Amino acid sequence: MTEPRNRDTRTKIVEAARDLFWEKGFNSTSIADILSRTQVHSGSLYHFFPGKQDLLVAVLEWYRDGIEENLLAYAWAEVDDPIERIFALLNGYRVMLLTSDYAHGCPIGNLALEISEPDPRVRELIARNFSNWVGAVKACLDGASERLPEDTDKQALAEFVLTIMEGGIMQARTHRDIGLFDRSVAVLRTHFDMLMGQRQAA
Amino acid sequence: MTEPRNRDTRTKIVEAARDLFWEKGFNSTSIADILSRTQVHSGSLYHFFPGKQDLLVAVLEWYRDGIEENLLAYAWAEVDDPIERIFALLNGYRVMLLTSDYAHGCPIGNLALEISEPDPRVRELIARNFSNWVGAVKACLDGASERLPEDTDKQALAEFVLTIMEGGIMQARTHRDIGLFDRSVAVLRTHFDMLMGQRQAA
Amino acid sequence: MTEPRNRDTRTKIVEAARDLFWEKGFNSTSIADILSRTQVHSGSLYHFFPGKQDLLVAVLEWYRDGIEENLLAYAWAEVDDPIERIFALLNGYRVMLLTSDYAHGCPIGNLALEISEPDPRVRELIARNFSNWVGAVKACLDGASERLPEDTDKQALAEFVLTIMEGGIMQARTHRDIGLFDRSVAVLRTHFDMLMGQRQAA
Amino acid sequence: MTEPRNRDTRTKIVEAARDLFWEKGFNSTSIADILSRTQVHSGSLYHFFPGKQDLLVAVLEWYRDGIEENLLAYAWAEVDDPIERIFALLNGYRVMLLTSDYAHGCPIGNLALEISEPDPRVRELIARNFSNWVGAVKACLDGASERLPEDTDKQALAEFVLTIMEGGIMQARTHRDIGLFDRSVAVLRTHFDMLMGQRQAA
DNA sequence: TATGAATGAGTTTTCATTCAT
DNA sequence: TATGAATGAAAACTCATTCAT
Repeated sequence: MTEPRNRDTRTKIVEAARDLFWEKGFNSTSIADILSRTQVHSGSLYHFFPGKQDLLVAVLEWYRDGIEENLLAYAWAEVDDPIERIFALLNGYRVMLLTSDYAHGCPIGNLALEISEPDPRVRELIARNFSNWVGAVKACLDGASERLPEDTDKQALAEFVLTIMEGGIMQARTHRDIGLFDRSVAVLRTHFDMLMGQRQAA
Repeated sequence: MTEPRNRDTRTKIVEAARDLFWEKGFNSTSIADILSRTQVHSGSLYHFFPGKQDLLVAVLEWYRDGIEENLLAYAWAEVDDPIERIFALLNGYRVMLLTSDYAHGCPIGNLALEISEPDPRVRELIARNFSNWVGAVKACLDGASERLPEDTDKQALAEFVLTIMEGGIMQARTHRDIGLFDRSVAVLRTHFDMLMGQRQAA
Repeated sequence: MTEPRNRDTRTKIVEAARDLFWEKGFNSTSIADILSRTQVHSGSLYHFFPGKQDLLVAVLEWYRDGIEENLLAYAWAEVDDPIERIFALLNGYRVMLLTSDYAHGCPIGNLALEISEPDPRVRELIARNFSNWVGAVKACLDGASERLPEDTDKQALAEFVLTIMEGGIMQARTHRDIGLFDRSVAVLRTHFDMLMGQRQAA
Repeated sequence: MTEPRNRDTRTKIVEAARDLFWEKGFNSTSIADILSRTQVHSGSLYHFFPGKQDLLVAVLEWYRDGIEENLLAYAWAEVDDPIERIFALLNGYRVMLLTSDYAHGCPIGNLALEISEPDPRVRELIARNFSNWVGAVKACLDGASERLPEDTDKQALAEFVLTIMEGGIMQARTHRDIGLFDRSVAVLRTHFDMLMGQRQAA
């Protein structure tokens, strides 16, 4: 990633695009939306980004590069237990749903479903964002190894947690009812309890 | 639902819209796409549907009204065991992912995330489609009551299955790797095994 | 060519495009130019023509289909001698140069040089327009067979006449001096005189 | 012509502009095209040239100033007979058509027809380029005076040769058939033969 | 001179929708 | 109901040019 000299304009554009894609989706966000929010002229935007897709790429890179400081640091600020960190992470999305009145789901998940014929860069960046998220959860599971059955497929379990998050958000937003999210998380909690119970039983 | 006189044209339009929304998404499908696929003229389309949103409504009604014959009957043709029916249903989506080379996910889930400011009819129809799907799974769980712990929240568990399906599809499509779907389903299977093991143990 | 029902709008567009392409060239004519001259809305234009290239195609078809009534009938109204008809045709371009103050050259020739990467339809239509023009001249030469040497390559000679026309116009416009056109035509006249003199001599 | 200090950059720009105008035409060549081909920045280009027109002027000056070394020296390297030099010159364009697969015609002729409202400098420079070319041919004719009829208008005949060249190239490019060029040149050859035959007969 | 960001009018084209027959 | 022309706002993007450092 070359470091642009004038970070201001470029950054302003990426941040506006990030927010608008999140609020309205990629296709429903027009370049004009981004221009009017940033007070930047079209020529300037196209100076930095050859096309709308490239803006999407930049946004996805922003998420990829900032997962630690923008997401995990915040969610885990006051939680140390690795298993609880997983639920703290999920709780972050819960809070977002409630405070945004169900407007804000998972930004990556939205894009994943909206972009039906993604250019490879986009698909790979979405995949990478998912992998990093799963990787963070997997690290928690690794940190709780001794509480889980020895034959636990931790990678699969971490992916499972992302699955719950995405599926739970989708249902909660649709029903405008946090219960849909909460109940899926509750079942996940049960699942962890059962796994950890097995270990104890053994 | 009022029964239109000329079912042919109206039906042709709904089916084309349904397929295009599935393939390309709602926003990326233009009225012109639908017209050219159906060989219907714009005047005719707007005779039946006041606007694009109404077409979406009709498509969602089609899914809602046809869940039994278009989805469940097919998935459950050769499966009787209620728990296996749940996994047979999930397997239907698995097959769809593979045969469409990850182009076709869950049509309702796609729309759920794509429509950011849905008119109420749309949101409610998506919710209703989810509810019906969950209801079908819940009926399976009810049919397997005696194999599950007595205090199982079957509604929550059914919602959880939908969560797995949507989250699993999202990840599998993104990575273009069915493993992402399979592993989440496998963890769900483990979950059921543990639940049923508890019952046996009791 | 299918005959459109509403010839008015389509014809208005083609005629405006034809005139503008002639006055300003293809690239320098914007769709907006055509719209404002015709008082037609962009949607209507694109209803008839998928793109700007297709408008060019229509304009070239107009020239191709109308060579007889729009060009030859006019130039040959009062001339019967086949050799004189050739010079009458050339004189038509001479008059056009003078009355338009060198703004209007050969519309086909202009396009031939301007379109550097033509789509095949365009190139073939330009070629066809040239061929038809050459064919008309060749018919004159055929009508004057007995005055020309027997071994005259009449096709080549007809092409030569087009060559003179295009090259003469180019120079006259550049110098804004009809002398450049006249002198090339005069040499052509000499050439015909020599050819016909040979015949007489024989 | 003031001699710029940094010939490299200025020259690079002119050469790129010259080539691009030749390949794509003036209007179809964007400043961005020139910048990306030269790896020069817009500020630098506008340092040397106030605007795009001025670049065109510089290109036309390049042609004007280099006709001897870039065109004539090359075409006449191995030809001494003045009449043959004329046909050698024409043959140079023939080779260019063939080796470029009809992409490259006469650079001046293209510009002559493309620029519909030229600023006076441009028109005069194109005219001057034509005059110089004609002057070179006229010099050949002067050198062959004794083989031509005494009353031959050599200026007109030289202009005629340019006419043939431009008209022949236009047709050959349009038809993508060198025959169209060759046949016009062949007729010109006949013309010269007849002229020279007259002299001999006298 | 070089760099490259900024400008903003302009480009072609697409869109959902309306309307006349 | 069917046809398909008309509407006009809005889309993504390009352009030649200017300006600040």
